[in-house]
Amino acid sequence: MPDRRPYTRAPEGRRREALIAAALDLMAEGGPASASVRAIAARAGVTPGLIRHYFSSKDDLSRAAFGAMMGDMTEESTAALPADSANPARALAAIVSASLRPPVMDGARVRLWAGFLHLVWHDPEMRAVHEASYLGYRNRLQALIAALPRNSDPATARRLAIACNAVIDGLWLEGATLPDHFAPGEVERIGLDAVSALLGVRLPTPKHTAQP
Amino acid sequence: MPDRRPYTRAPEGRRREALIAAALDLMAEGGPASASVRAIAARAGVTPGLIRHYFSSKDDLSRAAFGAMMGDMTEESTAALPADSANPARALAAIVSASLRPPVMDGARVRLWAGFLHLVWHDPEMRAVHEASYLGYRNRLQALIAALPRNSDPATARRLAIACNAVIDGLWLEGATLPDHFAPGEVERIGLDAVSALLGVRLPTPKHTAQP
DNA sequence: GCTGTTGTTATACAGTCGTATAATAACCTG
DNA sequence: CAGGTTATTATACGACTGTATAACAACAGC
Repeated sequence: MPDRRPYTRAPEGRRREALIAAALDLMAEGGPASASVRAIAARAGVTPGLIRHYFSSKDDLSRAAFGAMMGDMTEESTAALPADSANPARALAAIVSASLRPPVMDGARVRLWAGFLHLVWHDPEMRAVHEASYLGYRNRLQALIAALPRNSDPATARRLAIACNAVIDGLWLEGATLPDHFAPGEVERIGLDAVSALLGVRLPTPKHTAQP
Repeated sequence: MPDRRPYTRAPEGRRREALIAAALDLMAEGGPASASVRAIAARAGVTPGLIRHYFSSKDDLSRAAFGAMMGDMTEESTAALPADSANPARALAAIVSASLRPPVMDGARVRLWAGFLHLVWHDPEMRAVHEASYLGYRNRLQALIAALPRNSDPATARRLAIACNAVIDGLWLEGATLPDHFAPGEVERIGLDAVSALLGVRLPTPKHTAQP
């Protein structure tokens, strides 16, 4: 039987990234059930067997994909941080704003995240990544809150950070899951106002980089 | 081949309920992947073929199960409402409190809910149930907020309801997903304080029915 | 240009999935 | 106690799942 499928070797860990991206794409579109080994390979433009050359099992690929997703999210939600970290109110506003706009606040993202929840629960490694990511975000909030003019002890800063984190998460969830029920920019506006009310500090309105 | 499995006919729609409960149990424990037709039937104590006697397809069963879960949640989060609806602050506090304690705030519940998210997105019927449930909860909050002493126009009441809903949802999510990171009762306390801060009204602390 | 390494394809396997259909027996009605 | 309904069991089917293993070919080093 002639005609074996032609191929070219991928450079570096490019193939790994492609496989991870394909897995995340499929999972975001159709849930965990859609991200079968064969579907992932097809989306990445390779044959199924190759997956097990880069990952010891499908769970291993899932772990890597989850880590990549969490990394993307923390990066995207803090990328717009202003250089001057001396102004905590501005930094807080930037984080809130970035967290409540695309690409972070996005329906496919939320569904992707939700699809991982069970795997995260059962897999200690993914669980550690999840906890670290949550605490990292919350601690960043807490540090900025503690740096605000109104002096607050660590215990209150912690409680306020939890509350701010919660309102951001909740708006992220609802704004992404039910986009038709909010006017454009409304979720972001409500988020900034809510955090302002929780902290008793008026957060400035951050300006976006390119909004046509 | 003798020995056919003995059985008794179930009364009413009891078998339907049992199948739905089995599906929810399995899904809460191991995610959507664990809730196969065969596993559901086994958990409900029947053989797989019976499922298609009560439901036209597995999707149909999933729809019914989702509806049941959402019904349970709205019921549980508003069951503790005090009879005197004349005191909106007390009613708000009761809703917040009930939403941030078991059985509503529970890890298995959140994972169950998350597991449905993809199905909800792709199935119009489930989507309608989801939206109705969300809006029902939010509108209940908005009505209570509008009834507070401080008179507020509908637009602000809407924004405040969205923010309160978000902080409750966020705390529900985090308290259930990462229970080890919160002291007992802490999430509930933070939720009451946060809603109080958002609304500018001091909510009373509801007393629970049996806390040893 | 030849050779060795290994990234990649191909094929096979046992298991599970949702669904369809037919046989059976539990219960209701008379 | 007999007869009819239908809830329930049993079995079969094709498609798909993750994994394992062997054959192959693209590229690097000499």
